[in-house]
Amino acid sequence: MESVVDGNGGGSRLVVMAELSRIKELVKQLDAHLRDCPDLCKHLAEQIFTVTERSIGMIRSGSFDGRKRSATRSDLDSPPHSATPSPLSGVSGVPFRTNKKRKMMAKGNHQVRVSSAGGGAETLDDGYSWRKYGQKEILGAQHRRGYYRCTYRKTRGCAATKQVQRADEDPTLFDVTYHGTHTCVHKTAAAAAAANVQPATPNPDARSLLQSLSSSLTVNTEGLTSGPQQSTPFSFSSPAVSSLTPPENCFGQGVSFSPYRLELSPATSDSSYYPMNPFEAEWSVQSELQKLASLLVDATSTTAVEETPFSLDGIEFFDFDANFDV
DNA sequence: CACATTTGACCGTA
DNA sequence: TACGGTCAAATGTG
Repeated sequence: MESVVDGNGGGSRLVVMAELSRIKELVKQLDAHLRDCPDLCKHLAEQIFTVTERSIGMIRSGSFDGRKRSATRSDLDSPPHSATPSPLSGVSGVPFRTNKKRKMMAKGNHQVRVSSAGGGAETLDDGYSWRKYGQKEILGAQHRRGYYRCTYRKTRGCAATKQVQRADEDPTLFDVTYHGTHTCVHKTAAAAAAANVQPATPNPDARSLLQSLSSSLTVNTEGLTSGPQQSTPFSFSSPAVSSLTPPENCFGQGVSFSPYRLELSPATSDSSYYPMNPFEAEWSVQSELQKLASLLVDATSTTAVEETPFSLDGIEFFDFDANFDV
């Protein structure tokens, strides 16, 4: 399955730790400059994004903790149905197995299993606007796979796509594979910035986010040093960040947020099922950092404080496609 | 009219 | 060459 096999787990661990330390350092810098230099903050936030992606790429490559994170049969044969508490719909961070033969997951694409009570996959809302461009019968699968791309592909050049396929074993579940990054989101923010809105005012909430992240990183960097662990080799104490309600709508019009609920903290959902597998750990890291970075980028480039508080749940929590070669 | 979906054809890859 | 992914014309919807 995963083609990347690496006998260099220890070295990679060090590299990941170094990367995380760098993220932490960047966060500190960002915090320090938050008040007086929005441009620098934006730049730093982007750096955090980049470094985060790199780190995640290393983890994803399987070299990080020596465990092969193979989404093997066991992951699929007993999908965590019980771990989808949301009455509307739910997202499980547990990877599913597709009957992919080709390059699936080759570049850090991300899969989630979504449960949808009632509605069809087409009605699921993950916070983005998708346009269907095809569907296919898939060999060995009972249901057709739908192909979607971002609505803003043309207008904003957003390359994000996803594939949605109803699970064989449970028609209320959908396996969703995301490819690529939603560039439309940040372009919107950038556009807002370019549209000359006032210079950013200090944002106490962003500040507390930074501090939360910084402390989380401290904890987890320490966790990394203690070698391959059975449990949580790499987990965030999510409450710090995920419980925060961002002060403003970071995304421009055209992006709606969503009934999806990402189960960031496995411990609160079904920890007996998956104590903490590398996938979930990595998603925690990624989603937390990406949320933060998104907030920061926008907080430093927009200022109009909207009343609409948006839900963190809708922010991209899946992998980016890019730059996993380290 | 603008935009979304459907659907068969086409194409690249393994 | 089969399969999975994408294209694009036809069709649907508001």
